[in-house]
Formats: sequence, C-alpha cells, structure tokens
Amino acid sequence: MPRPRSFDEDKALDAAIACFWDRGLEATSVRDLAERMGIQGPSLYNAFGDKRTLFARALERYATRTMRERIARLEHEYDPKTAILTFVRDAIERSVSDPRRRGCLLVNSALEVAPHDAELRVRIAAYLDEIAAFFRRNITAAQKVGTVPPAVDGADTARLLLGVVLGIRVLARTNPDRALLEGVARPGLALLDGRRPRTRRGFNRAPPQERREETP
Amino acid sequence: MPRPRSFDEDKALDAAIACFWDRGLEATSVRDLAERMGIQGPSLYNAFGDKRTLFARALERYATRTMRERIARLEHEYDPKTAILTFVRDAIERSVSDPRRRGCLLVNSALEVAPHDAELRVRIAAYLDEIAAFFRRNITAAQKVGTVPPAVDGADTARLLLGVVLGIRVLARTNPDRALLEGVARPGLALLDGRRPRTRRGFNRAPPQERREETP
DNA sequence: TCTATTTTTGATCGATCGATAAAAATATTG
DNA sequence: CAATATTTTTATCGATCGATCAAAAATAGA
Repeated sequence: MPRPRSFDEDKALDAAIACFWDRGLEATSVRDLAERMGIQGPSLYNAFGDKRTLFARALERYATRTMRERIARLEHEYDPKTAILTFVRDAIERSVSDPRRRGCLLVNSALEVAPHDAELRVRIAAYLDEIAAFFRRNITAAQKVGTVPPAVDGADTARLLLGVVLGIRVLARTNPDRALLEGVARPGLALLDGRRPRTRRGFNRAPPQERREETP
Repeated sequence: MPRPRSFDEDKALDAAIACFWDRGLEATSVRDLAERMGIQGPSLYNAFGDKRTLFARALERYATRTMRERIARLEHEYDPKTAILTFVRDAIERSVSDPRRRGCLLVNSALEVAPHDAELRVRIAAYLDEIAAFFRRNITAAQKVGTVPPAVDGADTARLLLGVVLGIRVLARTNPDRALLEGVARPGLALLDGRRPRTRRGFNRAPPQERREETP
C-alpha cells in the first residue's frame, strides 16, 4: 500500500559518495547532498536518517565497491605476488590520474572523522585492516608458491605495505607526482623479492584496468 | 601613538595551533579560536586577517616548532643514521601516546585543505618535502660515515621513509597501536642496514625526549 | 473506489557560521 | 593636556547550517 521510492537508493548513495569524496563530511552540506542525489532534503532524511548515517552508508558502499571488489578481482586474476604489486601500482595510477586530488575516501575519512567519532573510527580501522589482511594473506600465499622468499617477515611486510599505500594516498592529495609516488613504493615492493633493494629497477606499469571516473 | 597589543601573538598562535590540530580548519570556528586565544573575534581579525590566514600562520609556526627544530636537534645530537631512526621512532611515540589522536597537523592539513587551496597546497607540499630532504640528506651522510651501505638507493629510500611516516600519521588518528606502527616502520628502517629484513629484531625505544603536551 | 501508508514537497525552524560597523579604551606624541 | 593612532569591546550583519513540520501527492490492497 505504501508509496514507492521515486529514486534509486544505490545511485543516490553513489552521488553521496561523490560529494563526501570531494569535500569530506563536514564541508559537504545536506543541501549539496540532496542536489547531487536528485532528491529533496526531507527525502534524504526519510531514506537515510541524518547526515552522519548517510556518510556511514556511503563509506560502507565505497569500501565494498572500491576496495573489496578490487581485492577480490586481483586475487582472482593474478598470482599472489602480482596481486600485491598491482594493488600498490593501482593506488599510484589512481593518484596521479585524478586532477581533483580526491585520494581515497577511506584514508580521507580516517583523518577527518575517525578521531572524533568512536563508532566510525572502529569501522574505518576495520577497513584499513582489510587492506593489511590482503597484503598479509597474499604474502603467505606467494611464499607458498615460491615467488616471495620464505625469509620475508609476512606480518611486518604487510604492515609496511599498508603504510606505503596510506602514505601514497596522503601525497595523492598534496603532491601526486609519479616519480615521488613510485619512489615511495619501489623499495617497499622490492622487499617482496628479498633482495637488498639497491639497484633502482624500472617501475613496471600496472596492466591497464578499467577505470571509471565518477564511480569509486 | 598606537595602542599596543594586549596579548602575546605567539601564545595566541599556539592556541590557534591547538584548535586546528584538534579539529582541523573547517570544524574550528572563529569563536572557538577567539576563546582559546583569549581575545575577541574582531581582535583576531585585526591581528591575523581572516581565519584562513590565521591557519596559514599557525601551520607555519607548527612546521618550524614541531618539524624544523626537531630535525635540527636530531642532526645536532645524533649521527645521521640515528637521526633518521629517532625521527621515525618519535613519530610512533607521539602517535601512541596521544589519547586525542591528533596525529600531525601537517598531515591532517595535507588531506583536509591541500586539495582545495592551491596556495596552501604548495606550502604543505613544501613542508613534506623538507621531511623527505631530511631523510635524503642523512642517508647520504650515513653512507659517507659507513653506517648505511653505499648500495642503498638514497633517493628512493628517503621517499619510502616519508611514505612510512605519513602512513604512521594516518594510523595515528585511526588505530594508534604500537605493534602496528612499529610493524610499519621496522622493514622500512631495516632497509638502512642493507640486510634482507627477515628476522624480526626488537624495536628499540627512542631515547626519552622531552615531551610537551599542548605545544607542538 | 476507498482507505491506509508512505514519500515528496514547500516552507521554515533555531543555531551557528565568518565577518564587520561603530564606539569605547589606551597608549604615544606634540 | 590635547591630538592622534591603534586596539578592544559590544552588538550584530546576512548567509548558511542540520534538521523538521504540515500538507499534498502517489500507490498498493480491500
């Protein structure tokens, strides 16, 4: 008997993601959101609660679409070591190819909202931990198939790679220069070879992967 | 003939730093600032221009007091390699010992204001570059005195260490867990030994250094 | 077609935002 | 003391903030 929704909830969430990705939580007004979502203010509140709840929903959707689905795709398409390399190179490609310097919404949120919102902080920490777990899991798998030496410390190297990706995403918003970002990544990725990373080898481009502009 | 200032400009700037460090640029109101600076709103505008200009002044003071003076102190007190190690360990100590999770104002600002403010972005990028230059300079110096193997790529390792510190500062606001932060740093610092970083050695605490609570 | 239920619309709430005008206060200089 | 220059104070500006209310509109089942 009820009147049905006149808008698509997922598309509205994607519009909200675009807003929050561009300007963060505080700097995005409910009016900005409503306009880009193609609805009126009260419809937003009716469908999503308040601004913070909408933000949490948008963040969750972003995590699934941008991080989890990509991780699943990498682990399906590539061997473990290549999956790690491609993930990091992808972060670089996304960073240098975005003239708006949006960086990563998860990292942006880690800095803007995590310290002042206990519930969101736990969720954001869990998102970042999924990235670390991806590294950890694939290092172990790569050691099993022999592409990463068994002497490499999996736990610490996974943490280092998380730090490298976070650092790249900070620079993505400040100084997204390819030479800089590849310089950050190269010694970290060289750890997976177990060599002493002395000679500076070429930084192989990631294989071309479909890129969308607006969707995370 | 003019009536003199009734407040100390540096102390007012320190109060402004405390505000911006806690909540960022957007979330800090002029009324918050005026109250913590011990002045009235119009006095703030009279002395510092507008909020953004005050922010730029606060950021510059923070950079000098928190980064440049520390770098100078480290390079004066320690040998080059120890200076690097202590800088990174310091970032960890500051991160795990701050229950308010303030992180680093430069990194926070890199994410909040850099993408939307060209002038501040250039300044923030320059601040971060000073950190990279510190790493670069001391790697070279350490290689000269033989504490870092000559085979280590100085340019890339400096960039990696910048990325590691930035990553640590992101986690400082989200999940400042000592084991995690030390895990991020350990393989990065091990690169300075030129060894294959396999065995997980103990993470030596930084020597106790005076800590101030409110002042950067 | 009528009724029940929900969504959408248009208007607006009090609070707070950054910033300022005008006047009072305080110092130095002549 | 009087003139001048600056700061501080008090009050407030218009704009925008997140959020809400009442009423109209729309759709399903009875």
